[in-house]
Amino acid sequence: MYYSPLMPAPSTKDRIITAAQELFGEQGYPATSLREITARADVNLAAVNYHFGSKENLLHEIVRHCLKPLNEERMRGLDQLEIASRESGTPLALRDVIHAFLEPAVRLFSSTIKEALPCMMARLHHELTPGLEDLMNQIISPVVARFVASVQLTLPEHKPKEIILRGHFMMGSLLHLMDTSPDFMYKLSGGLVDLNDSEYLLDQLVDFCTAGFRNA
Amino acid sequence: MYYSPLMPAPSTKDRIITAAQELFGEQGYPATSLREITARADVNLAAVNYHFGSKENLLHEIVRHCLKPLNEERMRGLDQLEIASRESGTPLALRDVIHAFLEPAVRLFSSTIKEALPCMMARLHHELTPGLEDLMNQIISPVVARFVASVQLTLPEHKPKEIILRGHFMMGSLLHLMDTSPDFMYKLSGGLVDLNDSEYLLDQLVDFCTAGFRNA
DNA sequence: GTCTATACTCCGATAGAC
DNA sequence: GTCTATCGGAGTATAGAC
Repeated sequence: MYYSPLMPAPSTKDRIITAAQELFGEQGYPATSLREITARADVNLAAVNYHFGSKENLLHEIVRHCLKPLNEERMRGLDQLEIASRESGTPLALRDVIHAFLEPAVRLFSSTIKEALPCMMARLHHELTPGLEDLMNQIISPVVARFVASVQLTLPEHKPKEIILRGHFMMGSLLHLMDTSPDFMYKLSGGLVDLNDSEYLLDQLVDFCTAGFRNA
Repeated sequence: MYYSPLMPAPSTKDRIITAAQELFGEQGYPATSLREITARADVNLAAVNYHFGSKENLLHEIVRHCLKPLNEERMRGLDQLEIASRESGTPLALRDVIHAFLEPAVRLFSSTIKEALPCMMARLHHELTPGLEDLMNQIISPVVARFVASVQLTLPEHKPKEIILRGHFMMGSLLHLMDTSPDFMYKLSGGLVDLNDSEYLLDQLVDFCTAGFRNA
């Protein structure tokens, strides 16, 4: 790798973020030490506390940084669906709405950084310290509201309460999927289910959730 | 509390298990220190390593101890459903099968020890060290196999692969539900969804999953 | 067999020199 | 901004008391 004025060498802060992202994803947040992170990033131990204040604050910054583009893409997808529906005069399809919510996450899950980022995000939902809980709520709330509104358009007779709860079920399925190692699923299914086949997974998950939303 | 020959005072080992169960549920496994556990159990710090070998081994023992009765109850429920179906000549109903799998877990979730045990079990799925992964696989494999077989009876045209994957989705929804604090859901839903209403939750979850299984 | 006291290593965090 | 030194607390191991 060569660096230039156009492609500068990563700063200390960026190197820390990159290393932490990888290690949190591989081992989880609590099991990863600052000494591992700073060793991989080739920076001094104290640099983390200087740039981020604490280990937990480093995590928060990474979460914000990762979830923002994902949720923006979800928003764009839902916008486009509603625009296309209005222009063509065809009603919004429930399956498309659910696909627009799940597809960006599953694609991220199956990307080259699979080992790190998405697993980390899935685990975060289950390592919620009080501070993280507020952060997640703040990040996810607008997307959930936007998603629920779109689903409501396709299921006008459903109560908002039911749609929100089913959205929570859907999120659970997605997170559990992202947090399960292919090896574990291989053993559990006797070799039948391959978690690396993300196209199939997305298709099945969208089917499952669409049917689940419809029946209420 | 009075102790007698019939109701002996809890042993050191039992006091450790009780204290650890509570604390793991309240704070999660990694955030709980052995010093907290031994202080609450009023035993010496070294007693944990003497009786269990390590902190992780203590966790494994607790997991085994908690999941065994839950899974046995699931097995009994599925057995009874199949017996009743055979005796009455009515075909097995998919919704009943799913209910038999989910109900014991949701009931445990809503019991008095809600603050501790079920949250801990849900979190465990996302704090999988290699050793824990093997243990979980060993514990839930027979129940999954039993459940998949029952579902297959009600949906003979579905591929086993699809049933297993949908079972995984269902498990994700259940675990996410058990691991979400009522406060978090209250904020996220604008006060609409109350996670303390476990009867409603079970009903909705069973509906969601039944519809999801059927459509494949 | 049980339990205790204690020590060892590693962790996150911080103060202060440069 | 960066580095060294150091702190209190974590999990663990073990020698020895009962």
